[in-house]
Amino acid sequence: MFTFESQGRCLTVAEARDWQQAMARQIVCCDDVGDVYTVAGVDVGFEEKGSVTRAAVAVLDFPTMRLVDFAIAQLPTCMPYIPGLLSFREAPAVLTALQQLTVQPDLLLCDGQGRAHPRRFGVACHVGLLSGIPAIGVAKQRLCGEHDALPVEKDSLVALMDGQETIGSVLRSRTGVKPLYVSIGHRISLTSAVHFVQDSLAGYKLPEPIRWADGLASSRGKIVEKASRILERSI
DNA sequence: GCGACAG
DNA sequence: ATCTTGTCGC
Repeated sequence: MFTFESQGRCLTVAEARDWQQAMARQIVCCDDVGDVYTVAGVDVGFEEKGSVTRAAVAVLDFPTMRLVDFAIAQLPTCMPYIPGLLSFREAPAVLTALQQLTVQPDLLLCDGQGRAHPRRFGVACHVGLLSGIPAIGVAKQRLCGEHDALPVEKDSLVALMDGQETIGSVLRSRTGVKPLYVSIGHRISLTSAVHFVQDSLAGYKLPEPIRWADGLASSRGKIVEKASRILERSI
């Protein structure tokens, strides 16, 4: 029986799944967003052969998509990747990074599923509920659900279904590239979620906030330096 | 039993 | 996710 540390307590995989099912009932799936002046991208990377979890949050002005703040948190990795339990592995570092921010984001775009999850509680729901901030899940790959064929043109959109239930939207953010799997995280409707994702695109497959978070989470190159220079310039 | 399986 | 250079195409 595999167990892991979460919120100062040891959980078994079965207990973690039960917790997700219970927490999913607290997710607000209608719009409770207010005016959005800042949107943050959230992503996680791993260092030291996976022993260190590195979360990055990049806050951008909306809708100009200018970087206005960012934070990086490195914590020891608490558990391996288990499909469906990704958030237990990533949320601690993400929540830590969120607390380090100077500029509080009005909306979160999380790299991963939100409601499009077997128990309707992907990482975007987990982070959104525990932080209290409206959140959207933006995944590059499907975890569950089925959908009709999607036209190759940009802005094509089809529903992601699990039986008769709509759990998300499949959006072609760029012509000819693999689509994005958009689903609600917390305090937002699916329709608004898709609109915010589209309004955060800047010609690339991924929304700008997530592109920034991706770079900052993977610690590659001189992205942190570049981000730092942009921030001091805007002071 | 077999196939699927976010990051 | 991560290990990694060049390369084909819009």
